[in-house]
Amino acid sequence: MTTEDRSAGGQSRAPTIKDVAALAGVGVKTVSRVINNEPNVRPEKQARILEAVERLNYRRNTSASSIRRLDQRTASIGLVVEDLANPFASLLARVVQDYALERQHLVLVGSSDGVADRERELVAEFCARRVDGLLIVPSGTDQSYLEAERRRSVPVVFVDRPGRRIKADTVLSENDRGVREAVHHLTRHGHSRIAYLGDRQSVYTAAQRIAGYRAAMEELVAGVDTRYVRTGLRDSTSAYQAALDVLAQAPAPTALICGNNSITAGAVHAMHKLGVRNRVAVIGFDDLELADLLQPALTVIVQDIATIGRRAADLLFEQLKDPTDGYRRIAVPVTLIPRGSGEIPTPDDKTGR
Amino acid sequence: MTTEDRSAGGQSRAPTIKDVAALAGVGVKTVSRVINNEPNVRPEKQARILEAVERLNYRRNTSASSIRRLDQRTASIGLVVEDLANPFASLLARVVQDYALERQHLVLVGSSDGVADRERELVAEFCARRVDGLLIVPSGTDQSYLEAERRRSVPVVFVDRPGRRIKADTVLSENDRGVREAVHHLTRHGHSRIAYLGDRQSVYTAAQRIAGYRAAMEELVAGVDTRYVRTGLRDSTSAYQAALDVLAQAPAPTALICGNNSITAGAVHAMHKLGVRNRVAVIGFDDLELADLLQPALTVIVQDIATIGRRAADLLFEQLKDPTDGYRRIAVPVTLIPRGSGEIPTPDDKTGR
DNA sequence: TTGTAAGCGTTATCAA
DNA sequence: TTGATAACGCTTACAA
Repeated sequence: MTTEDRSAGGQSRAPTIKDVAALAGVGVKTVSRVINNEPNVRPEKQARILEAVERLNYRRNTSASSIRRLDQRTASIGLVVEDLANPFASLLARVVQDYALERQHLVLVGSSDGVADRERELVAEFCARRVDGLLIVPSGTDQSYLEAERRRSVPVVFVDRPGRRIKADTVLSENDRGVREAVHHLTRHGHSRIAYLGDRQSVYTAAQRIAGYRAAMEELVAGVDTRYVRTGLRDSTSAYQAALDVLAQAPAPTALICGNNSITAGAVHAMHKLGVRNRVAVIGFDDLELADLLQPALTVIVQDIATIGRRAADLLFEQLKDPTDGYRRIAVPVTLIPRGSGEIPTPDDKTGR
Repeated sequence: MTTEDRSAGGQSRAPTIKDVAALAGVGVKTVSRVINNEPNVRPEKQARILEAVERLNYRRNTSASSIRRLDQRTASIGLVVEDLANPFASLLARVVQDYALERQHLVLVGSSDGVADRERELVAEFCARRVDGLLIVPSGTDQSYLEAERRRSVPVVFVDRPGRRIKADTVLSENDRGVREAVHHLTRHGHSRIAYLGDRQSVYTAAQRIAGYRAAMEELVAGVDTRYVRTGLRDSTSAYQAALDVLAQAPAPTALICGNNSITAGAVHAMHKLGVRNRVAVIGFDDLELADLLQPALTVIVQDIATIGRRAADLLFEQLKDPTDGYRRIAVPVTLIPRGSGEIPTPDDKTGR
C-alpha cells in the first residue's frame, strides 16, 4: 500500500529501504546488504531486491547512511579555492572533481576570495555537512583552526601554498624554479638587464617567484638592479603603469618577467603602447588563452595544474584510506613554453641577430 | 565525562547536541531551539548554551538534521555543467555559489562533458545526497528522467539551453539576437559577403546562433550564400581549416562571424596565416581573455554569464520558497563589444575608408 | 518556558 | 543466510 502511494503521482517522499524490503518481501537488513555489496545474500533474493530498487527508483539516502555509519562518511569532500572563476581554480576543481567522482565522491566547492573569514565560513559549512576531507587553497595567516577538524580525523590537504600555523600535506608548484629557468632562458638569448614585475610579497607564490628571480640574477648576472624590480602589483592596471615605468629607466631593461597572468596582460599592453613589442623580450608566469595568437606569441612558464589537482586528491584519498601521522610536501614541476616573446634577442648582443 | 573525553586530544567524534546540553545543564530540545533560532528560550540559558557551543566547537550535523526534518532539506544544491574548466561554466559556478552561500546553501558541482550518462550519474549522486534543488546545463536529448526527482519536489532549472522531453524553468542567452546584431553591425560597415563558422547544429546554442545569422542575412542582405557557411566545427583545428577554406572562395568574404570561442581562435589563426588580419572583419561569439591585446583587438558578442547564473539561482530559490506549477523561460541579453576587428570596413566600400 | 519521548532512514549487533 | 531491534544525531509532538 505504502508502496503504491509512493509510486503514485503527486507529491511524494523518496522511497526508503523499508519500501524496497516490503516490495521484495525481505527484511531491511537484507536490502542494506545488497545496496552495500555485502556478502551472504542468496542470489535469488538479491535479484528480487534489485528489481524492487529499480521499480521504485530507490536511491540510498546518504545523509541517513552517514549518521549511522561508524566512520560517519558522507562520500563528499570540500574544496576551497580563491576564485572559482579564474582558470587556475576552475581547472583544479575540474580535476579534483573527476578524481573524486571516479571514487564515488562528490565535491562541494567554495571561493574564499582570499579572505580568511570567508575561508573559515566555508570550512565550517563543509564540516556541518560532514565532508570526508578538505582540499584548501589557504588565505590569511592562520589555518590552525583546522586542528579541530583534523582531530575528528578529517584529512586536510593544502594546495598552491602551505597553510600557516599548522602542518598538513601540501602540494605546490615549483614557483622559484620556474622563474629561475626564465632568467636562465633570457640570459641564453643575451639578456642581462632583466626586469621583474610581481604581485604583493605577502602572497606566498609571489614571494617564491621573486625569490627565484633574485637567486638566478645573483647567480647568472651581476645581481639584482632594484630599478628593474616592481612588486605589489595587484592587477593589470597597476602592472601597466609599472611596466611603463620600468621601461622608461635608462638604460632600459631588454627583457621582462611577469609574475602572473594579469601582470603579463598589463605589461604586454604597455609594451604595445610604447611600440616595443618586438624589441623587448617577455616571459609570463601562467598561460593565457590566446597567448599564441599575440604578436609575438607569448613565451610562458606554465603550471601543471592537472597534476597538482591529481596529486592533492591522491594525498587526500590516501589519508582517507589509512590515516598516517607524517606530512608530505609535493613540489610539481613547471614548464617553460617558448613561443617567441621570450626568444627576442637583446639589441646589445649582435651575435643574436 | 563524555564531554571531557570529547574535548580531549586524540581521535574524537564531533560533539553532538547532547554534549552541548550536558555541558550547559539543559535538555537537548532547548539546545535545538537555540541553534535554530526558535523563540521561547530564557536569555540566560541561551547564553549558557552558546558558550557551551563555543567551548565544544559544536556544529550542527546537517545530515542528521536533514533526515528528521519534515522538508528533508540539506541546504545544498547541485550544479551540472558541461566542463567546469571552461570559462562559461566556471563563472556560472562562481556566481551560483555566491548566491547560494548568501542563503547558507552550499553547491555540489559536476562536469558532464556533454555526455548524457554522466549527467544522469551526477544527478543521481546529487539526489542520493538529497540536494534541495538542481541547476543543470543539459546534454543529450532526454531529461525526462528528472520527473522522478521533481515529483519529490526537487526543483530543476535548466541553464544555457532547455531540457528535452520535460518542462522546467530555463535561463538562456539571446543567442540568435546576438548574431543578428553582429550581422547588422557588419552591414553598417559596408559588408555583405559575410561568412559564418559554427559548431555542430545538434548543439542547441549553435543552432540558435546560426538561425540568427540566417534571419539577419535574409533581412539585410540578399540571403545566405552557402559557400560562406561552415558548420560542424568541433574545435579550433577544424575551424582553422574551415576558415582557410571559406577565405579561399571567389569572391572571398569580407567579414567572418565565429560561433564560439575555439572557432574564433582557429579563424584568427587562419587569418594570420593568410595575412588578412587587417583586411577581413571578424566578430566572435563569447569573449576571450586577451581579446583586446590582439591586433586588431577582437570585436565580440559577450554573454552576461553573471546575470544568467543569478537569474537561474533566483528561480531555484523561489521555487524552494514556494513551489508553483508554471514554468518560466528567461532570455538574457547579449552585448556586442566593438574593439576593432569588427569595424574593419569592406574593401568594396570606398566610403568606409 | 522546558524537557521527554518518538521517529527520520540508515547501519550495526546479534540471535535465530 | 536472515532479519528483528537498537542506535546514530537531530527535529517534532506533546506533556509538564
